[in-house]
Amino acid sequence: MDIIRTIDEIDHKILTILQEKARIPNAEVARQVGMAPSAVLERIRKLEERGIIEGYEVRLNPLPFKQGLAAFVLVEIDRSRGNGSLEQRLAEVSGVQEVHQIAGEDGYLLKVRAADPKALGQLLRDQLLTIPGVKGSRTQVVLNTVKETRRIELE
Amino acid sequence: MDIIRTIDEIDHKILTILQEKARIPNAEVARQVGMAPSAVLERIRKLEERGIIEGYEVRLNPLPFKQGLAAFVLVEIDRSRGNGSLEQRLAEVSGVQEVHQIAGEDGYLLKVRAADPKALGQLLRDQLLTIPGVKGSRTQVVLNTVKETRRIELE
DNA sequence: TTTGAAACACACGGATA
DNA sequence: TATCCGTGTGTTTCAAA
Repeated sequence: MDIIRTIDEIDHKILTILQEKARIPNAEVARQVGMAPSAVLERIRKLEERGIIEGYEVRLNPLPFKQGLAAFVLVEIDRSRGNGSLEQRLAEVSGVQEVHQIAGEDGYLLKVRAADPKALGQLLRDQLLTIPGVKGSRTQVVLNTVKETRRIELE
Repeated sequence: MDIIRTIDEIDHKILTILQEKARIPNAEVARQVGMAPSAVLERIRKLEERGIIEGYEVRLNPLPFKQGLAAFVLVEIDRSRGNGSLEQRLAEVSGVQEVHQIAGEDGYLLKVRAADPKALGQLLRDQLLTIPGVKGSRTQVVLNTVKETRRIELE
């Protein structure tokens, strides 16, 4: 299944508009690209089918939900053991937003959210370090987030 | 301006639905929470006004756009110099999706996307390390992303 | 691409508490 | 004062022509 195929200029334009503001009405997109709404709708559908558009997300302020503290946690694992469902277990820990396997270390880099340092500490101690196969961790706490987007440059 | 105030059970339900699939029609949300569409619309508006909903994003597959490689870059900065616009300049580098000031090091943690290791190397050498005030960097390349979401648990 | 019917968005007003 | 609902008007969706 080749996802790539041709992303032509019009698709490009549509995606640029959607990256700007995902909840814009289809007719408005059509106006901006100078096409009929139905044609644009069909293109968006196909972009979804082809896996180029993976979904639409609401961006919530983490503060009201007591998730204001972010941290990056490097989890060192014990390769000698059968890893098995380790990745899955890391991903399931509450507050874990991202799990990346990284090069150069036997481990994973996690992006985690918690209420405050104390809650983060508990999370690490009680939920992460208790997972079989986890040897240890190193945590970098975020003091301030300057930029946080998932926007990509459409080359 | 207190953002928090009361997030009641219905708000909670609405946000859960929107986190699942942000592009669902308002009328459908109304059906699921068992309220009139106009009332639901008003609630969503207020959640936006209160800054609880920050926006809506499309999630794109980075591969078709040659941004398949992700990396986390720890940028060490020289505190002795006037920092000035350093944060801004880091945020503006192409491929940089996130910029976090972190505790325990004089530096920033960046999430970066590039086409491949070569492109990442060029980015670091030509765009990041040339910024005044940047002393050095340590890069962790992502081999595989197990989980990547910005969803938060609504307590 | 156009078109038309059904579904939807959204502002307004009234009811409720 | 705040939140609810119903209605009316204009818009959007979506599939068939």
